[in-house]
Amino acid sequence: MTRKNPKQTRQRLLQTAFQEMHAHGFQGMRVDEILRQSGLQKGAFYHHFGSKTELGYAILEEQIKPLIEEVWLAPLADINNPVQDLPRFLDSLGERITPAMREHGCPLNNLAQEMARLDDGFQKRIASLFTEWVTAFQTVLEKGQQHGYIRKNVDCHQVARFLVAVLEGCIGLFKVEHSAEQWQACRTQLAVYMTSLEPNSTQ
Amino acid sequence: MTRKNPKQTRQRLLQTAFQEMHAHGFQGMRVDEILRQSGLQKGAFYHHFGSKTELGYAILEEQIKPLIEEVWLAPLADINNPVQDLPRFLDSLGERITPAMREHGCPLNNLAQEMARLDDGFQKRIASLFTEWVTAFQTVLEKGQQHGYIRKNVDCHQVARFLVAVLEGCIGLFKVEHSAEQWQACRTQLAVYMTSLEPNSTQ
DNA sequence: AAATACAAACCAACCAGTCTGTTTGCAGGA
DNA sequence: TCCTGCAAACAGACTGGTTGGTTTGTATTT
Repeated sequence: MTRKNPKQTRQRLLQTAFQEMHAHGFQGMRVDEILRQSGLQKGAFYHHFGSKTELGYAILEEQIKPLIEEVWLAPLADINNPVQDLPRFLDSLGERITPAMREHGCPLNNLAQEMARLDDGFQKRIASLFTEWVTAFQTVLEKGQQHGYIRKNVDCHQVARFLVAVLEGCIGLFKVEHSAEQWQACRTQLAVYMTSLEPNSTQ
Repeated sequence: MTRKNPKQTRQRLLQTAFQEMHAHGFQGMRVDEILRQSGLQKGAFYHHFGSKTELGYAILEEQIKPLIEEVWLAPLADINNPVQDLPRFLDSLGERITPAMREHGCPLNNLAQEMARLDDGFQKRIASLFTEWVTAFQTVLEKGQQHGYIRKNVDCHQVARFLVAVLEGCIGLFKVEHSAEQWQACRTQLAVYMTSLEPNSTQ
């Protein structure tokens, strides 16, 4: 007999929904399809989530946010020399990336571009997540600056914002055209940019 | 008496649909809403377009493509020194930008991120448009290289790909957080990157 | 016993697309 | 120039499937 396990049920719904949203976008994601894939019924769904929109918020907070923290924030905290290690980190990321991410790109940016201007609840949560990400970059850059890897006159907050934009842009273009050439261009030119932040660079 | 004017009718449908798609995405765009706004009926719509998807293709080819050519490709062709003029062009673009673009970002990238992996017809048309854009950048960069504004060992095709990615990334982040700070960060750091391509730069 | 955690039938609104009929534009003949 | 036939250009009612959400009932847990 299958025992009732609310936490597991909720988690199953969340994970299935995350995959569906990642693939089809929030508007393209269908509640019925989530139920079909997870083998559950409407009763289970609307017991755990008030609406499709609230499910979206939950995906953002309980699936995407931990993912960002695991894939980006945690590794960033271990970096000493951003100029050298950031491009290198991109390489390792390109190798470790899951098929779903290769195929559908960054789930945060996808949701951001689709829903940020349509729903204020999404907007605030997304902006908050991006801020976390920018801050993580800023911290690494400032640490690198203190160690002399980066010029003193570099605005680390500005560079951090730029880096997040660049990464999302690169992932986005790679999603359109799955060519190694596209990823290589972004990886190499990002290294070029990072080098230009070094003290011995002419600025 | 309102005379029949098929070309004007089609154009009206296309323009209204473009605005709706820009605001709500392709999946969020409603045929009924387009008809309501344009004051037309189903008969008119399905006389001019075979389906919603074909309308999407038409928007891409007859609205977005000319827009890209007008806003990006044409001005790029007039640039002599990319290192100086590209950041400057971004400034003027930030001033001349329409409210709709401010609000909803780049219509090409929006459509790309939403539909490229869901529909092959979109995928091919979008990839083709991005290629045009990359090529335009590449041409400018190579011209600048011949005039000595850019180092000889710079891979212009790679830089062009990177620039398109960066721009889409910057526009995308600005769409999420409408702050002057965000746009300034992208504009300034792009100038930093461009400078690093100059001959006197240490690479 | 009471609250929680579901199953499953049900519903109303929505939405892309169809169908039928009507009006308009226009080419060609008298 | 005027009439006529016909195709193009619509209007508008209709449809069938979809979709988010509700409701009622039941099993499980505490």
